[in-house]
Amino acid sequence: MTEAFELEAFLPYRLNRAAEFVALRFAAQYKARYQLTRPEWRTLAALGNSGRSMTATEIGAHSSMHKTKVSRAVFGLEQRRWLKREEDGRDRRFEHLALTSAGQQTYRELTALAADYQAELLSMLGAADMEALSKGLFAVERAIKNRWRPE
Amino acid sequence: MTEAFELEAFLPYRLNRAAEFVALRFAAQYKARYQLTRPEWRTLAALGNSGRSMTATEIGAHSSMHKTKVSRAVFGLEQRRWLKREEDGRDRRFEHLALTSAGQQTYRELTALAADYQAELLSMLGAADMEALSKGLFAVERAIKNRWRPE
DNA sequence: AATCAATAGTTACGCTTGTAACTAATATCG
DNA sequence: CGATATTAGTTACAAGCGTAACTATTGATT
Repeated sequence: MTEAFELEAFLPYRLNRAAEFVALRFAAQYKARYQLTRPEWRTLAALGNSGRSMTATEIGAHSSMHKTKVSRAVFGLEQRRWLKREEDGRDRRFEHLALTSAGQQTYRELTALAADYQAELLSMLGAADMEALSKGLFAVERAIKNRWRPE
Repeated sequence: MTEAFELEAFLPYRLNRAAEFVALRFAAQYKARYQLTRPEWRTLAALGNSGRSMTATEIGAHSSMHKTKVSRAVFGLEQRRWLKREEDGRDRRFEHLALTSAGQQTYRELTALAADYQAELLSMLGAADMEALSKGLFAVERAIKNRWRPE
């Protein structure tokens, strides 16, 4: 017996739609209030979260962004004086990127908003379903670790 | 006590990364083997799944795509002779879109690949985690129904 | 009937994106 | 040491995208 294909049950479609919806309201915040693009917000988050300086390649690996995205995001953050570059003395191909104090301040404000939003999502989905979603995502993340090949 | 913000635990980030990963291998198939874009594949799937003719607006609502995306996807599928248009006699603003037999054939081939891929994902994640993921996604879908406002 | 509003779908425009080519620096290996 | 390969990061280009403006048609209001 052949089941009819149901787009509504197809995991790539379901995951993509959920991701778009969940990203929407938070993206509105960092776009409207801080004029940040998504790659810029991710770069800020990666740097702020690590608490140290990172190279562009490290940022890309940590947040799974393509290097051209990282390059443009770094440029944007640098223009706003939220990030500064320092070249590596031993190997001048590397640039060590770090948040300025203004950048750290923005990071703290945005992570506070992010925490609020996470709480809002929790109450929107309910604790049990949020648990289930998180468990399922861990499984996907495990699969990514086993198979993911960047570019 | 203030928790440090963890990007790795932030739901929008986790969902987005999972969605990208899961979409990747299947997208490679319809792109390489059928030269389809993602909006084209989704349009094909919506029409094939419904088994009837639909208007562009219906396709957009069903697969949550913007009308310009649908318009371009319809044009692409029409060029490949996988879809034909028929104007509504009573209200000439409407176009009734339906797959040609060649389009239906492509749809059957692609849905067979999709079913294989879904099975592969199931074995990759394991039944229990797939269940959990699905449960969590249902919760998000419920939230979308309550809040989603297209454009 | 005439005007104005609403709807289906397309197109023009500017912005973002990824691919591939590029520069610059370092590593490797004969 | 010199040629080649590799790596970090940037840039040029073309394709994809959403917003907004547009055409065409129908509905609503007076």
